[in-house]
Amino acid sequence: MSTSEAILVAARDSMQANGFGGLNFRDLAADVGIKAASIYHHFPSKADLAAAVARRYWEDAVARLDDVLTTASDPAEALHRYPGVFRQSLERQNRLCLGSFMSAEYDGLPAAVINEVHTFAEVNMAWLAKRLVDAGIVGSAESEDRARAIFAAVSGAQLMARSRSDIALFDTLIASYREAGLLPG
Amino acid sequence: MSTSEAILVAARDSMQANGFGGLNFRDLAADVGIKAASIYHHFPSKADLAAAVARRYWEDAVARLDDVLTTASDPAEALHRYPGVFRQSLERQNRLCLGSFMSAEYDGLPAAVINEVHTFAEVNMAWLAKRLVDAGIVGSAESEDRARAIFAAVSGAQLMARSRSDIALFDTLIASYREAGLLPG
DNA sequence: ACCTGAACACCGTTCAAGT
DNA sequence: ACCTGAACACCGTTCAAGT
Repeated sequence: MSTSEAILVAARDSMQANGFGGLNFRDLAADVGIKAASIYHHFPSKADLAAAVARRYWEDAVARLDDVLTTASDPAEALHRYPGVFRQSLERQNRLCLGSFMSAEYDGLPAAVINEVHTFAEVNMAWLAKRLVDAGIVGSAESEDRARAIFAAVSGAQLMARSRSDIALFDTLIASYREAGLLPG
Repeated sequence: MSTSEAILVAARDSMQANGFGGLNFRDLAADVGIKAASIYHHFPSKADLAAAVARRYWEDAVARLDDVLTTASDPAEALHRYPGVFRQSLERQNRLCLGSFMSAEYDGLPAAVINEVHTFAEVNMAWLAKRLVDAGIVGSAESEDRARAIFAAVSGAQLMARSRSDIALFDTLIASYREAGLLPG
């Protein structure tokens, strides 16, 4: 793995735990095995690094959601597995979705970073909307609204589970969403 | 207003916009009209100040929810007005719920602060559970699960609306929760 | 009791200097 | 091309000194 790749991965992990503000160049450099000043040879600023991390994050999300779709037997099963993507972040040392952390940090974020965060949300909602229609859960007229609602609610469930360091709470919340009718049974 | 009070208010406003990590003692002091070192006369550390802010935050939430209950004509109307409490944060310069920001910042927060954040969540969920039972939406056996789900989902809606600086999106999300059956019509 | 300037070790960032 | 030490202005925090 190249040094640039190693920086991207280590920065993503740190930002899912500590946010953009909490990302520390000296610690990040130590993780990668270089000095803080050397990071600037690969990324011109913290803002550029964060934007690159956020872009890679939604690119990976696209691949991950593609994988869920192709390995599921039908759209309903793909939908059912959607919350599992958020669960996996919690499984990795209780990390938060990068999009959620950066949404919280909205005020202090460079515009380029916010753009990538928006793309991440759009990628998720477009995938959900298609699955909702294909599975016959809602008509195409309502699919966007419902997709948005599911994305926001699952993000909220992950945030709450993180605050208690309790993956079982995440599962309980998803089950409640299903019982209440927000997610298909 | 005493200097301690002014510090608490200014610190809360900053933390709802920038988080615990983003709270800056020199700027905070300037807001209040003193120097950074003087803050330590009122609060022994940043952790203590944050814990005091978080405690005050849930105490205010109790008062706010009490007010919603007593001014509502019945439990169903009180429930219907619940998302409005989160909406008001967005109305104040797109600020996030302090509990949500601190949930994101979980890894870097002092334990005393996390305790107050948990109390904030419990206060909200207990209020919701009682209103859900009183309004006859769910039985007391399911009221806790549903209250948790509503709290998490409304938090997620606020987070997403903040990331777009779009209060209308918050309203759309709440409407979708109602249509889907998570929130009573 | 309340406030302050100066100092500390730490941050992101720059830059001249190295290989 | 890639890395580094030293420096900069900034952070939370301390403390001796002021009123």
